[in-house]
Amino acid sequence: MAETATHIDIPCQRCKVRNRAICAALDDEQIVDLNAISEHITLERERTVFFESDPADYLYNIIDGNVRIHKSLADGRRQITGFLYSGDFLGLSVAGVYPYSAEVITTTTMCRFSRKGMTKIIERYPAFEHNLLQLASHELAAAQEHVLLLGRKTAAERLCSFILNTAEKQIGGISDQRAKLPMTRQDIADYLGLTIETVSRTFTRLKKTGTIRLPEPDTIEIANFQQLEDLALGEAAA
Amino acid sequence: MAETATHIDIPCQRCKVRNRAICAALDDEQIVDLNAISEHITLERERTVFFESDPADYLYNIIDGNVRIHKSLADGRRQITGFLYSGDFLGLSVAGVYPYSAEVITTTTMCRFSRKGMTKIIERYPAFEHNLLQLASHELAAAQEHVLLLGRKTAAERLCSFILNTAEKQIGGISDQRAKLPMTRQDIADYLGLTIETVSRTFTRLKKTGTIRLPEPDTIEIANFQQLEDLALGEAAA
DNA sequence: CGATTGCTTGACTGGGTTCAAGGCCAGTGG
DNA sequence: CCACTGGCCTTGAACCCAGTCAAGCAATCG
Repeated sequence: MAETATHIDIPCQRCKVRNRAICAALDDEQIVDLNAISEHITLERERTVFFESDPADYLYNIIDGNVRIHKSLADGRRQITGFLYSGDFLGLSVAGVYPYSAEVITTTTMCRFSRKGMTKIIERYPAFEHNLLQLASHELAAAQEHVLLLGRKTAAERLCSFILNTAEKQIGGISDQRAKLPMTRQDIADYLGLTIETVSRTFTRLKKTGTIRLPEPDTIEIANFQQLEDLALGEAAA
Repeated sequence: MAETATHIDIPCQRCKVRNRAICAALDDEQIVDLNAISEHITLERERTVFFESDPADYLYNIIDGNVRIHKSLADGRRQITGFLYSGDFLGLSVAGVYPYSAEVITTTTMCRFSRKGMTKIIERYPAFEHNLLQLASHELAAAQEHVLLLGRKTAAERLCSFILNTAEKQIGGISDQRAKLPMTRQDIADYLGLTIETVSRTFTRLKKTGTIRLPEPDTIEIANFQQLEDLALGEAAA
């Protein structure tokens, strides 16, 4: 077999998130170019990927692990705007800087692209930018859903929405009625605009009403999917 | 003078938002193509532009007027996710449908492009998609700022942030220390995740502390910019 | 095995909501 | 010209959901 470019070992081609990440926009030949500007990095738990208002020199794809992104007020109040899982993309910027901080929750391996290199890739393969737009639109819709949650849902509705979203994002989807919570109660509280105590109490109430089970603090089992969904959508019987 | 394409009357070329809207991505020659797929529409106050989950057949640019976008829960609770002003863009979709509803607040004239036509423009001028991505990133950052506001700010901080943002978006910017409020108190409440009564009471309190003036219910004057900004950023003296 | 960290639970508080009037103003019609 | 109406905003009083303050518990770690 001739030793053409596509037969040389290209790490990207056997990447475990190859088909779920933005790289899916490129075929095996095109991805050689992407491979050339990418590198893997691994960060330990609680390490910062970047800070809000840092120059946005890199884009990231999460290969394995979990990342949280947040914004803060001067006095320390924190609002987590998202939790990212393997396959997720990170690093959209505005005016050349990141609009939020990012930290890894568990030890996380990411694929990192330089923005400069990315610009060249985009010039060559417009499909890549098209994918980025799709992705940004999707994130925008998710952020607006988050706005609805924070602006108009009760504590129980917020937590149920969170459980559903988290389960959907896990490998295997929502089908196995089970979700791991890689983040702490404080993280959940800061995502849902609540306090740690309210999160804990609401978990307890959902257990008592038979909506969920919590075999361990970081493992949720959905006991009554219909009830959970009705609550999440604000359609529970008054 | 020869009658080349650029000298024929192209409405887009004399559009008042020509340089502030996404059309700015195209030069005078390229915009001829955009002109071919665009049309103006005018809607009276309180009319719906589109509903959440409608097929996203059109993209819009606001020429003159004001639009609000929102999401709702089954029982009628409403969360406004944004107010749009002239020059603003509207219509990013996910999976072919709009992720929110849009209504005009005041009589509004918009420029409308068909999505199909847009796809062709993008193929010809990749700069257009690049601009859409910039725009989506910008909206995403704004949505995350909104998430911070709803999740972690007090009523007074929310209202101050809103006043600042609104003033900045008005023609002339924040410099004249004055802003028109085209929306009702109910709209403001549904944007800030509060009730109409809390909005009203908070306006009164801000008046009493000399932060703002309200010569008319729909006209705000910034009396103490520093105080307003400190409050908006959550940096006010405890 | 004490110390630390993370989670839960209880008692009390308070900011914002709910419920209820009342005021203001533009539009309408007698 | 003024009474009436309805929409919108403001104000007051009572209430309640989530926050605050304070223990206590369970698992992990040095």
